[in-house]
Amino acid sequence: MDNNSIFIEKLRSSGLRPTKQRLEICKLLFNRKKTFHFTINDISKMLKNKTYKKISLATIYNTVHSFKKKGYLKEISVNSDKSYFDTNTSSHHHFLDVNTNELIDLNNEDVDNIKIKKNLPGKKIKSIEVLVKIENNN
Amino acid sequence: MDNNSIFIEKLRSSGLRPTKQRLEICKLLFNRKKTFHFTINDISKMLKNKTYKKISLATIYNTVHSFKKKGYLKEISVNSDKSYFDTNTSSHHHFLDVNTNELIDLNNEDVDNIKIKKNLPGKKIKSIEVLVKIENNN
DNA sequence: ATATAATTTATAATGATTCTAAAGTAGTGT
DNA sequence: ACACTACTTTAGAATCATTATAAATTATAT
Ligand SMILES: [Mn+2]
Ligand SMILES: [Mn+2]
Ligand SMILES: [Zn+2]
Ligand SMILES: [Zn+2]
Repeated sequence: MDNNSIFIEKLRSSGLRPTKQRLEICKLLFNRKKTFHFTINDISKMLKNKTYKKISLATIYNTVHSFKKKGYLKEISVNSDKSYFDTNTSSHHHFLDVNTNELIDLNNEDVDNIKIKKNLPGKKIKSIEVLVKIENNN
Repeated sequence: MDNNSIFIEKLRSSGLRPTKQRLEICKLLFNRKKTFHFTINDISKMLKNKTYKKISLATIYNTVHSFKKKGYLKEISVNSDKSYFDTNTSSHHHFLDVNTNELIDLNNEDVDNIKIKKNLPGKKIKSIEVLVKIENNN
């Protein structure tokens, strides 16, 4: 139930000091059975409830960005007004429910492997992201 | 060379009055051999040069949004700070050059047809968008 | 314990987008 | 041509997510 020392080690090994704030955010993001998708606003609200001492919004932004840089989070492309992040850092695709604005993982076996038959000189492929927009029937 | 009357008819038939501003924007967007991708800021700058009388930024936003609603433009998902629009309204996918922030069309023959093997009850697929991020070699 | 660099924080700044409400214009009918 | 009305444009304000700033705090090494 208490992965605290694991998080401390994880942070240290990334060159990040294990501060109270980062540990709180680690627990919120990574202490779960399933990965999930979130916006900064989402976790800001969650942290307001969970933690007895307020974590500043700037720190949440800073932390999420460092976690992304270290590869512990991915940012998902959904052309929205806000950024979406994903604790599932494996290569995978998404449904976007346009009625609820919810992101849902597509496992790799749910999508055919994608071959791109065009390539541009001097450029290489960095990532391939599929976004399947879904909506309510009728 | 002068598609003005065509644009006037196109606008009228969509229930949009053919104003000077909308016609200028039509000419800029649709009077070309190839389709293209743009941000509001892009065409705002272009219009500053092209037109002798300034078109207000609010009008550019209004017009681009009505054109999108009428189906003359598509909005592309690139998780960015700005929205990208596309005068190519056919179903197609994109390269995103992360070094230049440029969007490049992938023709449908450049990407295998994508089958989604998962479906959610009560939901139907609205669109499938593939974004291939590319970057400079080395 | 001290020194140093990293981190957090409140707050301001930025930038894209949307809103507002007043002024201007296009289409319609006279 | 004139007047009426609804639509459109416009400048500027407001909003909202995000980033920057710079001072206070904290973690770590010595
Ligand atoms: Mn949008
Ligand atoms: Mn981003
Ligand atoms: Zn995911
Ligand atoms: Zn395109």
